[in-house]
Amino acid sequence: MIPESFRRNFEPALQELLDNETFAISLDKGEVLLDQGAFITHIPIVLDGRLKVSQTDDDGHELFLYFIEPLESCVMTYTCCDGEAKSKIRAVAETDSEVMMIPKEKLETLMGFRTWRSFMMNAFRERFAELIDVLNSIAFTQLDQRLIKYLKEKAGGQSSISITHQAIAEDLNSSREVISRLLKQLESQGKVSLGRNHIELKK
DNA sequence: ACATTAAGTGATT
DNA sequence: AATCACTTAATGT
Repeated sequence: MIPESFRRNFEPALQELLDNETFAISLDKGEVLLDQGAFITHIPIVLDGRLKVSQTDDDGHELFLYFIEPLESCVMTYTCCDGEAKSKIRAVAETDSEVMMIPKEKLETLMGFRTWRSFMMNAFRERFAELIDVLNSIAFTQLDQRLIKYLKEKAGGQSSISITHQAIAEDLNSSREVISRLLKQLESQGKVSLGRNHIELKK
């Protein structure tokens, strides 16, 4: 069940541990893996599909943080799983997904493995870099850049996306009109073509 | 044909 | 860049 390409990053003893102590679950599109405020019991690693991670603020506004793609894990859970911490974020299946679950009790054992530490540190490093990116573009209001990045992520290799401008605006904490106008710019630059509920990515 | 929903436009802050 | 008010276009019943 664990893809070989991923498995062989780890030493045999660790592979065995992962085989024995973890399990995989399937999520349907839209299913909530981890709700904000819920206790964390497992560390998820996405095997297939995509999770959307967001945080809802006091006013009930949802702030989209990032996607978790295959073979990435949720770094937030590492920071929360010591003790009885509650999740500060919400993770929802963006598409039908397969997720490998590691009981949090195993984390300490896993940390003993060099390859695991390096997997984790790498995950942290990448996420940090990404969040700094977002911070930077928000600070300088480069919404166009964020939109392009979002579209690429959302497409995930495919060239066509089914989504409304409104939904994009919500994820990017912008407004529908602004997204529409930016998309139109991109279209006139030949970077995308637009249709109702549908965006085609071009090279 | 009518209602609903997505997208486009222009003005204002 | 966000919000408002309004229009136009596509889609479902």
